[in-house]
Amino acid sequence: MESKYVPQEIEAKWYEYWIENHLFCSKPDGRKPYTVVIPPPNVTGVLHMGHMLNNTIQDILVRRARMCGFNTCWVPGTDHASIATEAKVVGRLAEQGIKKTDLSRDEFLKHAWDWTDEHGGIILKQLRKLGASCDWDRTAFTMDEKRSKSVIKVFCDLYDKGLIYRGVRMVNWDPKALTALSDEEVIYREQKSKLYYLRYKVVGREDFAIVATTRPETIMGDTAMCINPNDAKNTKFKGCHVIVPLVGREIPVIEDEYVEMDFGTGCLKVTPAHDVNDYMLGEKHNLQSINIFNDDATISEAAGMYVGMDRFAVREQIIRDLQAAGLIEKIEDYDNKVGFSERTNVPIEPKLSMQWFLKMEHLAAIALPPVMNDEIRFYPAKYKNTYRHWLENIKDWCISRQLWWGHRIPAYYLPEGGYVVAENAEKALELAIAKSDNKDLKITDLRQDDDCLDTWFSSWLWPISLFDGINNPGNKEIEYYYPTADLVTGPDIIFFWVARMIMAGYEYRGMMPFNNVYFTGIVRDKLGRKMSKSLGNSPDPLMLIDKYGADGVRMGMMLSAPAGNDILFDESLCEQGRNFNNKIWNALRLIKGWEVKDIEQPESSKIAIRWMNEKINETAASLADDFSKYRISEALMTVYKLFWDEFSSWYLEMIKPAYQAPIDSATYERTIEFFEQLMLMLHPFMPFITEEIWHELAPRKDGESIMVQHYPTAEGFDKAIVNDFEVVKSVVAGVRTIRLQKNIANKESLELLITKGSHNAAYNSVIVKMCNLSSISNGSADATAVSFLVGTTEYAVPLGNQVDVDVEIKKAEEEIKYLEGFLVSVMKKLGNEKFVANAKPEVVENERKKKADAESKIEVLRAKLNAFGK
RNA sequence: GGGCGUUUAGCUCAGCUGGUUCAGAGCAUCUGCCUUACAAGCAGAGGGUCGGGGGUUCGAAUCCCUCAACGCCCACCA
Repeated sequence: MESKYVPQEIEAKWYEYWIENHLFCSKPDGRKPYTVVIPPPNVTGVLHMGHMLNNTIQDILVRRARMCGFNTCWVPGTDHASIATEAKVVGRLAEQGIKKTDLSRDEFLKHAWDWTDEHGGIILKQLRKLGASCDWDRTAFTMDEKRSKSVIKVFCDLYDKGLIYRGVRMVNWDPKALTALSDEEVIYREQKSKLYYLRYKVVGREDFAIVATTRPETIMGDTAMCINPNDAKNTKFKGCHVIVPLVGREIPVIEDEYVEMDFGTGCLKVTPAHDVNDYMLGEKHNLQSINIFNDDATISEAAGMYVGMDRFAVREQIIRDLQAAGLIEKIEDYDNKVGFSERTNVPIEPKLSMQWFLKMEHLAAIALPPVMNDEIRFYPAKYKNTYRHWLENIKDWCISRQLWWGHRIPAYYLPEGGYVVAENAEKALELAIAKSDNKDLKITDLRQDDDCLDTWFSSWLWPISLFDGINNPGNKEIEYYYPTADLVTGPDIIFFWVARMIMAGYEYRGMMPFNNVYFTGIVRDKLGRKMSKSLGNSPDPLMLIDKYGADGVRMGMMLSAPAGNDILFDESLCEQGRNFNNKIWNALRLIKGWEVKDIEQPESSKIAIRWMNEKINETAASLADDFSKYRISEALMTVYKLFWDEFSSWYLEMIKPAYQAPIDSATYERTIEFFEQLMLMLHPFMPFITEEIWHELAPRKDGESIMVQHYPTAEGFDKAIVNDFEVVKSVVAGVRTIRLQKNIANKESLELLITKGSHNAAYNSVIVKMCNLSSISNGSADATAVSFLVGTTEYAVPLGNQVDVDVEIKKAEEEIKYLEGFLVSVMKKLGNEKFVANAKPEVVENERKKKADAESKIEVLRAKLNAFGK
């Protein structure tokens, strides 16, 4: 207690205490559940500021719910993040000189599991430092046994329902990771590039068709040229054939209204194998498709030239060659959008390939209504639009990935062709035998599909699979904990994850997976830039915790994090958090230093207590309101101000005994109670310091914790007391100012005047105390000063001050004018039948009250004007 | 190209269906204070045509129109 600063050790100490006493654990019981599932971080990831924000918010919600009497269950876990993790493993192997292609699938998986065991769970340990009150016994992994089984079961089920199909489609190909991606995994970015105008010779004519393209290297795959049939300037090419430059292939000119007449020359080269639109044209016009790229985006044999070169090298080379051959008309600068792989950040290549797809129509149809009609609430609600737009324009989900790290697709190919889908090889064999009519088939004859499922195909089951609700739909846990209460996540994964969880929730539980979704903002630096490794502007959260304490950092995060707005993170906010922490600590030191005696309670302390009590009630009500609207940073600010301004600066100063004097026991006890209340209010935000203080304030039994005490609530509060006290504060401030400015030595007269001037004499003991007027000396009154300090003429008049009649009249007239205008609108509202019929009764009542108030005020003012002779 | 959102003090943001809690908060700044809980503190102070313009109204930060800047999401213009 000697130290002026909060000891660092308490954080680790209390976390251990909570774990030892199983305070985070949850089992179904008679209480209402409050469930939160963590957005599972990548198993091999490290904590960054985004996690920090996200998990702080979850912890605040969970801790508050726990204190409100819910049986809270916050389930932690990690995600196998197939593509990201596989990329890391491939990278590490490469450092050791091992190529993935040199390994068997099993060998590779062993490396991946080694990596997972090595790095997995680091991030979970980091969450503990933050204070996250997760039920660690429930820690799950998207690729552990139960979760894997769930994924496979769901795949089979959807396949049986006819929602999963296999087919050759144009997909987004990542040439670095060598896998297909879903549309959502492609990020389009504006690129400075060139538009090349190439000359295609018209067969049998001394004429050229000019075709504009940004990708000249794809000409080897051209199988047609396309014009718009309504394009007058290009009618001359109708029915012609043209020759692909350099390549020399003769291709037909086809017509389709898809072609924009105004773009380039209105002539479009058609490369069905390497462009989504061209692919559709190719389908429509029955064009040949030439795949000129290998999987790693080098030129394939089929291209016939530049074989083995990289796609970008070819572009440069082919331009030179075309120029040399005089086949380039011109080159223009051009901005276009290029799709990049979300994970490997290389430009994606549209590629025709055999993949597995999930039909989305039905799933979208069941997932849209609950969000639109607010059964599931989004905070902020603006994301409802985004959500709807996506669902209404949804395309089938490409769920297969050409990776090894993930859930292997449970499709088994028969030796003689065809395949079956089953949860395991034995079942597959049964199906295969039935299908092929070949009783001699053995498991070894079946070949399982090599591909894995998209990571999100496991994440979308998370709220269900965590409670084993797929494998075991009727189990006690899922029945109790599902649906979960709140989901806290970033808007960037609204499609990847949120929407799909809603689909799975309704498909597999017939119920929403969560009641509320809180979208956090993106954490940026104070200049508004995204935090990134390359910019080096992302602080290491653990270093921040070491520097400011977890409580300090949590507060720093929350101080500026309204839902949905990006947060501009500034380290100084953590400093503010630490300072607050320290402030609390010092308040404790003050109280701990007092000697308590059975002496009479001063009048000022009685008043202070009465006021503080109401102030706490007021805050409790306001907190409940803030939390109900998920305005968490505001809730924190409210408690912050209550503690710092009201409790420390006013209340403690009012009851503080003189130096080395004892405090009366009545006041002391109430003060401890108040302090406790404040700690309870603050606990969700700053769990460690509040636990420490709570234990210091009173003797506690072993195993007791602030974590499970009741969160302060209030039926209501006495507004009059709170408001009156604001007057007292302004009087005190006024006296201080006047004493400072006018150097008034005459304390007795001031005190006297305050006594008369204050509208409630009961407060005078407080004012006297707060103004240091206890020692009285002689002198004369200063009425001007007092009228100023009391602030209004209402108080000044009884003091015998001269009133400026003209000013009063003008004021009254202005106020009457205002009130009359006001009355017009109130009457209008009350005259509106619809309003009276539809508005809440208390709103209407309020309007009536406003009307009555205004009317009586006008009356008073008129009387006043009369008195002034107007 | 479509959609959504933002614009209020130096910074980050509150401000619900138009009004007496309407121009606010926190931080930062400035001025005094090392006063016996806290200088990581205390007591004060200054600071805004509520993005521009128009409109509706007795009354607009709040509603409508328009312009501008910024941000985000979606979309197949090579």
